[in-house]
Amino acid sequence: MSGKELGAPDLRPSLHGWELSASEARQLQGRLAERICLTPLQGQPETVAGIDCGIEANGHLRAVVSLFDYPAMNHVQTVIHRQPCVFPYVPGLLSFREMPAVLGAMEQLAQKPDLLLCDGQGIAHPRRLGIASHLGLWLNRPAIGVGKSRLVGCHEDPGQDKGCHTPLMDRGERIGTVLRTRTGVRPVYVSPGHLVDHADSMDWVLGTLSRYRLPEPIRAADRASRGPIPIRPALR
DNA sequence: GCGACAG
DNA sequence: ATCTTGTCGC
Repeated sequence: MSGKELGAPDLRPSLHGWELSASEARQLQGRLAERICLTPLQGQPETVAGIDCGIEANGHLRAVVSLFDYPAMNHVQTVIHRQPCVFPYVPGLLSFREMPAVLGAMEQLAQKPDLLLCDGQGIAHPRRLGIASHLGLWLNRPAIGVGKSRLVGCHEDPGQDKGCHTPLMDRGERIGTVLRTRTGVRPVYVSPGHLVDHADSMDWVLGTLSRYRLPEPIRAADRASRGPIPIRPALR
């Protein structure tokens, strides 16, 4: 995947890059959110990627993309990109902290994944632009947000059995699905990011689960994001 | 002013 | 996100 196809000029946070204030970031989110498309998933994905970020003790972000094929769900490759983090963690502005590193990891892939599963929210966000939405819009790829906890919205508790779900609502509109991915464990917060709808988002999360709470691609990315600093392949 | 608040 | 031991349950 060449670097030049990334970062469409009109999506760049500023002319200079990702240096912007919190209020500027919120304004930008409002404009980008208008461009999010909630549609049934088009075509059959042949590759599904899990995306996650970890923070190292030295203050570096470690972004991981774990690629799987579909429907076999065999692991294809995992890429890791580290860089200093510049933007602080502010609830609602997560993408401005993590996306630069994620894009760095994404450039190591030969091909853009057909479907992105992100650790965090999609449109289940105060301004409807969680990290899954922001990333899906930037890469022009279907993206689904899978949050381990709630950012915004109200919901009933889904039943205790795997597969039970309830709608996540905010300001009178549906923004996601509270989904029990495993019997007896805390539900996850599934929301479309871009180029996918509520029903397909839930189906793809259920369809990429193994026996754990999170979809396998996200688990793989999560493990790599917290593991020891990977040893570079030996030269020669 | 107070409480909530992805990772 | 990260710090951390034992413990409860399938």
